[in-house]
Amino acid sequence: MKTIAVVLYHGMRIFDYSVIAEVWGIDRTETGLPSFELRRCSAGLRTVAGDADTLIRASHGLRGLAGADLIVVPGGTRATAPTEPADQRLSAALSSAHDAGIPIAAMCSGAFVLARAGLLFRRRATTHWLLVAELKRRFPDVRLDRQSLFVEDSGIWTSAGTAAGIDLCLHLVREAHGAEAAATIARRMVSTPHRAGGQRQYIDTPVPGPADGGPLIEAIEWAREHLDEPLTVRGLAARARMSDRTFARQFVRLTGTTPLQWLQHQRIQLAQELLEGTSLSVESIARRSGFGSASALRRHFGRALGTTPTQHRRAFAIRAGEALPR
DNA sequence: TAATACTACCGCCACA
DNA sequence: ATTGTGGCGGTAGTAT
Repeated sequence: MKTIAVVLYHGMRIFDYSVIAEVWGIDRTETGLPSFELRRCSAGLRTVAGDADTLIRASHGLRGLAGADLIVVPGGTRATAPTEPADQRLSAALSSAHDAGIPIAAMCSGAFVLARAGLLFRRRATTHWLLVAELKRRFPDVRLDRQSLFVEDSGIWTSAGTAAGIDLCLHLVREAHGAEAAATIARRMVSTPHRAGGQRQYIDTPVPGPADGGPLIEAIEWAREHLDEPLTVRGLAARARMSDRTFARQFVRLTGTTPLQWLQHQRIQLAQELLEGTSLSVESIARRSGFGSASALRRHFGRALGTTPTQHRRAFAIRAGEALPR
């Protein structure tokens, strides 16, 4: 494994990209590690916008995927979004790479990118635990494995969350170059020692909750699918069969935010997807994303993203393969 | 923009 | 003894 191709796409998580860059993008030959070429491949875009206001410069187009020894797909805030035009070329490139026998690994929500390419069809796979329900709904033929940090099937790897993505990358290094190489990188990353994929998530994964989905996770998954309805924290607590107080506490422990903040974030994200992927009016997007009115949407949008819905749409509803503005 | 009425959050505490 | 629960009330935040 010497040439690694990372797939860049709009909305990708910069954290995941950083992990990949940390593992394969740094020359560590002086510590006895093999040298890697890290190709940053995107669908015709020279520069791709990640989350947190970042831009990553591509080094290759999708042709860079061919001939790689490994392809890695980071997760992304909008990995779960409805198909974008640029996707089809990405899907095609990924499946021909797979046909050519190149292993492909997806971190967290990157699994959705693979699923859209048809690569998870009837295969064992996993994804971020919060998105498992959605993956199952959208791609019922995927054979979900809720218990593993990461899963491999026919050369396709998927991982269960942010931390699990790191484990997956290290595992791939370990497979190709041995435990010592993986340990060296892990040490340099100040990461935890290697965790095997088959481990149940709740044994030692710090963030995610029980893999079999407690009532809290069910409530969260339910909320994600009913964002268009008026939701209250109290209502969600009832759904989780807990008192308000306990629900709020567990929620913070599990997600790192409070229920309302999380809810608003989910709604903003949904509105973003709809603005980018559809031509619905702002008013109806507001309703579908659970902001009762366009003005409420605008207010939240402004506060969360510093723009208006219409501006956002103009900036991001990009045509296939066009460079991003600025 | 202001007033209001409502909701969420969180520390505290008693209890299991 | 430690850990989780859930009720209460003040304050901060949200909705219209």
